[in-house]
Amino acid sequence: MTSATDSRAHDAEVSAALRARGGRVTSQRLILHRALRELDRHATAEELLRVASERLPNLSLPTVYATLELFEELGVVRRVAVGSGPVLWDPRPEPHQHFACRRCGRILDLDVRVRAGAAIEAARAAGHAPDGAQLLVMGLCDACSRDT
Amino acid sequence: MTSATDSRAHDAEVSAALRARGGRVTSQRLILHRALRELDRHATAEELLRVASERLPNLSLPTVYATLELFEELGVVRRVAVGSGPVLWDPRPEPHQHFACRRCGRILDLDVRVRAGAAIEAARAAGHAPDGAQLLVMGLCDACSRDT
DNA sequence: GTCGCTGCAAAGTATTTGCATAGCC
DNA sequence: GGCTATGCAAATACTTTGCAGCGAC
Repeated sequence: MTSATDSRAHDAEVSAALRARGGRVTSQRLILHRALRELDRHATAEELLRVASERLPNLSLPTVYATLELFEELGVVRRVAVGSGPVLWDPRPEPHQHFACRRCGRILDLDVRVRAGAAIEAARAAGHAPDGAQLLVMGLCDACSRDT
Repeated sequence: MTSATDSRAHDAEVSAALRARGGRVTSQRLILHRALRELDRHATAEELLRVASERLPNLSLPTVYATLELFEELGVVRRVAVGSGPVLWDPRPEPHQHFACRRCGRILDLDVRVRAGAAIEAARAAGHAPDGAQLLVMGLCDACSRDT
């Protein structure tokens, strides 16, 4: 559960991160950040617009996209692309991976850590500067595999 | 290098897979399969259309999409989604992972195996029927990290 | 001959861009 | 006050759908 105290503490956190980047602290950004934290699950840009619009009615989709990209850079959200349907934005801070159902398209969390060290090391050895990794497991979900 | 003999052998392979699925063996499918194998790297649907069109001028984009999806089901290609830009289709049969540059958007191969067993096991434990997994490492590529 | 596959055109969805204004620092 | 961020509208990029005709089996 997210309390008002938590919100304020997290506001301060993002604000600091934004300023450190030379960015500005706007109500759009703070409200999107809260919406993301309170949802606590991957959401599309449209979903976030809907939720955040309740608090800031004129919020626009381009702003949502721009803000999400900024947050990604700040490490506040992770972009999760599946290949069918829109990109998802995941605010969960704990390391976890995703499962994508090939039939119904649902994306589900897998609460498991994966040793991606070898892959990150390989990237570094190839001269790149990796800053994150994510695993996507695919197949049929619980429900879809039952009514094949 | 791909010889004419290889092509014929691989044609037979896909043909068998297609028939086993109850699908038909069409020139579009065979030519797309060859184009994929000969490229031997991830390509977009448009790129494949361009390459394959040289041999089959009336080939259409909807057919390319449909065929790639079919091939994915047959295990001939892997869908690689990055979240910016179009989906890539990867024909490389050897297990490998990908690196995506956040700045220039390039997707590069990492020739490394990852132990995804734990994640696949977690998916199965949650009741799903996983059939594959892929790791995406992100960051700045070789070139982009140099001219920051 | 049947039924799945294809091509064409069109629609649909997701995301980005251009530009004038608002508002943080 | 300067310069970034926003909102609006429009454009673009990618992918899917509908349907009539062709061709594999």
